[in-house]
Amino acid sequence: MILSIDLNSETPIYSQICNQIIKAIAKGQLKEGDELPSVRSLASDVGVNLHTVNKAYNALKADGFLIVNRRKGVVVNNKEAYQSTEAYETALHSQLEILVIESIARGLESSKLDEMITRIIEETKGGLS
Amino acid sequence: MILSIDLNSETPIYSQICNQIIKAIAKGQLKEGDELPSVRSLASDVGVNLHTVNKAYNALKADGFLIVNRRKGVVVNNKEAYQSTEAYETALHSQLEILVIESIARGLESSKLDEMITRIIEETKGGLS
Amino acid sequence: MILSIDLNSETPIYSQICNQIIKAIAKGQLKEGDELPSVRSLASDVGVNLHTVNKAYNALKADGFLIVNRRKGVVVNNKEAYQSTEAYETALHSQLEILVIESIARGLESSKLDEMITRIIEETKGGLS
Amino acid sequence: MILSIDLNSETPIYSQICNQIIKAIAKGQLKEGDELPSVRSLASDVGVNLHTVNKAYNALKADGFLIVNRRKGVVVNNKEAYQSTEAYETALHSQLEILVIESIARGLESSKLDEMITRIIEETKGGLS
DNA sequence: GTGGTCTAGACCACA
DNA sequence: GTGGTCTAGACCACT
Repeated sequence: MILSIDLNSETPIYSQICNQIIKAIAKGQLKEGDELPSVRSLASDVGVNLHTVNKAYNALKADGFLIVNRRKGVVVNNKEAYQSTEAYETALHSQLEILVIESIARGLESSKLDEMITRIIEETKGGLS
Repeated sequence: MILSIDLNSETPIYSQICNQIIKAIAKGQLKEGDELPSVRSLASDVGVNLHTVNKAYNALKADGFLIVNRRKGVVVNNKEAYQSTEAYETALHSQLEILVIESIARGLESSKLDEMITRIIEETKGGLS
Repeated sequence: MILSIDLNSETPIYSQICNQIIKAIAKGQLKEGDELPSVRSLASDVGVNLHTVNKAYNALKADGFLIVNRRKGVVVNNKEAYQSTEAYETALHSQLEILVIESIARGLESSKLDEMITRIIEETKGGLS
Repeated sequence: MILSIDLNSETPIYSQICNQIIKAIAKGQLKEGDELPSVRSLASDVGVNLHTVNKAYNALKADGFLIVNRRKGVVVNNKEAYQSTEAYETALHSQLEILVIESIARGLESSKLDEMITRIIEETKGGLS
């Protein structure tokens, strides 16, 4: 479980941790029941405070991605728990809207946008990156 | 120039203002040389602080969307000024990546994602909304 | 907004804060759009750290009871946001089950249990306490 | 004596063990003088640590449900030992209060609450589950 | 002023 | 050892 964190990014560290764990789940590198490193060990690995890792884990628990197993510690939840819901899709839509509309305003060809997304999907599902 | 601001959104007000102005540009409702309302009038129209509108205008100037015209005040810049650049596309890519990867992790069919984006493009270019 | 907190209780302080705010909502003392004290002022009023209050507010936000308004600070959300859901009712059921079953084991008459609940409802809805 | 433990629950394992033993007593499956499995055998049956079972048994002894018999080991106590007391009812009341008040705040009809409790009582006393 | 984030150090319940 | 809670002090973005 190696995470690359950019301490100078505008994106909060805890969000970066969330995103990378979600990425690992999307790629299938983390599957149901897989154990995650303890908050303490991940915090020392990444070089941040344990509370920052804790916040990330809590956010992922709230989203259904993770769950605390009393024996194994923090583990990946079953898929049903974080399956796409209508509420999620609404939120996704409004976030996509902002990005897509700006790309249109800046004259980006929609083919290039499609290509971008296709590549992201391939790199994730294909496990190329 | 009617802007709808959601004070309950987690998106900062100044960002919401930016996004809506960019949306108007994307839709062709605002074109090169078009004047924007003064900071004061827009602030009172929308019901927010002067500083907030100011911050939005400054961000849009930094992005090349707006420019100060000595006579007309703040106007929409020429298209070349905010044309898609490599730096922009890199930033767009990394933001899209986060959204797309989470959608994959949550098991959203990529067809649904495509459909979502296509609809956003249509609604923006077609001016249906 | 006066909260009575028992620092020696087993119930975490942040939970006590949550419960009392929920109680105020149930009693109608707090209604949609009503502003809550800032984390800092409530923390100093109650005599706890501001992070403890923050955690309570965050939990209530996650549950839909509260929402951050960029002008008014933390306010009570609209009722729809925290309306009873199936997931909530399932959780409520399993918590009730534990309490009720123990009361049966201890030979408490079910009439006494009913009476207890009826009184709680009256005291809450009637605003007697 | 079959106990089902959910390691993913937020309820501590030892509490889950307590609750299930209390449930068995409530249902009449365990009566005064009935022997409970030894700490060792129960621990290996359920697949948890000795200390965990020990903690559960100790908690139940403190509550009067169990008692150590020199010959038979841990047995169910006589009913009087764990009969409902005023202290218990006060504790029960405050726990019920939290649940009931939240259900009111979330707009759950009190009829539904009654129904829920009635069903729990029937399932326990009727021995249907 | 607000809430959001991060760090640091501490104690406790649980297993 | 784990995660959960609390405290304390700091900086930042937003309004």
